[in-house]
This record gives sequence, C-alpha cells and structure tokens, in this order.
Amino acid sequence: MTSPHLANAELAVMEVLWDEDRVTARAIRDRLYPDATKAQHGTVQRLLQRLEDKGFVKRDRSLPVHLFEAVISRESYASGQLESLADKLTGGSIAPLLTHLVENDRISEREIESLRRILEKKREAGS
Amino acid sequence: MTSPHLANAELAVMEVLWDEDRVTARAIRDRLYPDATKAQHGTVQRLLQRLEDKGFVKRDRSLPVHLFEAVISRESYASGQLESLADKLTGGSIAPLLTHLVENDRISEREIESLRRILEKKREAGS
DNA sequence: GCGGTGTACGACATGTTGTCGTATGTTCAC
DNA sequence: GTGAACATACGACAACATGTCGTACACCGC
Repeated sequence: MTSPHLANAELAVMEVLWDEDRVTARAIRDRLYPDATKAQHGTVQRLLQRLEDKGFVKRDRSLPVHLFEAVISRESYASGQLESLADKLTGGSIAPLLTHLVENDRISEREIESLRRILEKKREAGS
Repeated sequence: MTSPHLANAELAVMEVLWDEDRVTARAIRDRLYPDATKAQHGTVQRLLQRLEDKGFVKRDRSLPVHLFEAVISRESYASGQLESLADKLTGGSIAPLLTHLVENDRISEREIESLRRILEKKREAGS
C-alpha cells in the first residue's frame, strides 16, 4: 500500500479538503486563488480530477455541482509517506530515523514527551 | 535545511556510496549495471555530477581517477526527509505520524520497543 | 603517436506537473 | 424556449526533472 506522491498544487487542494470535509470546486478555487480568474477554475477541476484518478479524492456526482471530499486523511497520507520513506531508506524500520533526530537535537522536548505518551498508550492497550 | 530530493537512479548511486565509503565511478557502474556497456559509464558520471551539484557527493580530484564519497549519511538524509515531511504535512511535528502508525498496527512490537529505548536513552542523557 | 580509460557535458526522450482554453452540459430567470 | 451564468470534461502545452546516451577532450603507459 505505497500511496502515490502528491505534488505541490495537488497537496494544496488536499489541504483544503482536509480542512473542510465536503467542498465545491469553487470553494477550493476561492481558497487557493483569491484573485480568481476564469481559467483557474479549470486548473482546480483538472487537479481534482487527477486526484480522483489517483484515489485521493471522492466526488459526489449526485448534484450538478459536485462535492469533493478527501478519501485519505492527512495523518494517513503522512504516515504512509513515512512508511515508504522507511522502506526506501532504512529497510522499513522507523527507529533509525528517530534515532538520528533525537541524537542531533532536532526534535523538541515537548515532542519527545508526546512520543513517549503515544508509545505508553500502546503498552497499556496491550497489543 | 530542507535537503533536496533524491530520485531513483540517484538514490541507487547513493546506496553504493553509503555502503562503500570511497569508490571510483567504475566500481559504482559495476554494481549498478553488472552487464555494463560503455554508455552506462557516462550515465553514472552524469548522475555523480548532479549529485555533486546538489551537495550529496564529494569528489576527490587529486587523482586522475576520482574517488567519490557521500557527504550525507543515509540516516541524516532519511531523517531530513522525515523532517520535511513533517513540515509539509503536520506542521513540523512528528508525533501525529507515529500516532497513526501505532494506532493502526502498522509498526511492530519490536520496533516500538526500539523506539522506547531511543527516547529513554535521551531522558537519561538529560537534555 | 595510439589505445585504453576517465572526466565533462551537450542532447534528447520521457514522464510529471501546473496551467489554460475550449467543448459540452445543466440550471434558472425571464 | 432562449440566453446568461456557471459546471464539468478534457485536450494541449510549457516547464521541469530525470535517465540515458554520445561525443569531445585529457591523461597515461607503451
């Protein structure tokens, strides 16, 4: 389940969808291109269609003005990317990535606490 | 410090460099294209040059046959990618990525233990 | 000088991405 | 029904990155 990659403009569209649940193409255009021209509506439509092709977006066609909705949550996509990163670079394991960040102080105390809590919660849940 | 991206063939070259410390272009070619043709030597040279331009590779020009060497370790690159992933997708924090993986059991018990140890070590070191 | 080997780099095919234009609905006011 | 306004569908294109190859040139041993 290696999710495909999202390019910049595509990601921008996904951001809107992650914020808003169900949106019209117009609403997306208004957020991304505040000084909207006619053409940019086409751009958004194009991006949405490609995102649909890639399986990131679902489209409700029951109304004449379609409603768009993210199929994949931000967290799911992000962690999928993390997994494929690990697959490509560290034989699938996450630990080396964290190790390096922790050892080089590129990760805050608060964040570390946060991570501890996540792992602790898992322990309590008793896998 | 958002490190640039490595494409497939470039990554393959880096893999060799990460394995071997200091290598000639020929050695790299032999590893990547066992059935080597003349042309593929050029390909490797091209890739090495681009990697040098991007700052991933250092080249020892003191000998007529250059020796190549990775400037960035695999872990450093990987964790850099993780950071830029977090920047792009989760406001810079790593925790949400881990959360999702843990909660969906996409990460093994062993790996979780490994992560716990990393964080624990940090606590002992007392930041 | 010549062959063999190495580097430097121009050139090109291909794929992806962002963008726009245009054709073709659909709806609504009148 | 007609037209304006707005949607969708999608072809087309420029820009860019990437992988590949070919060619030009330098160096060395003989």
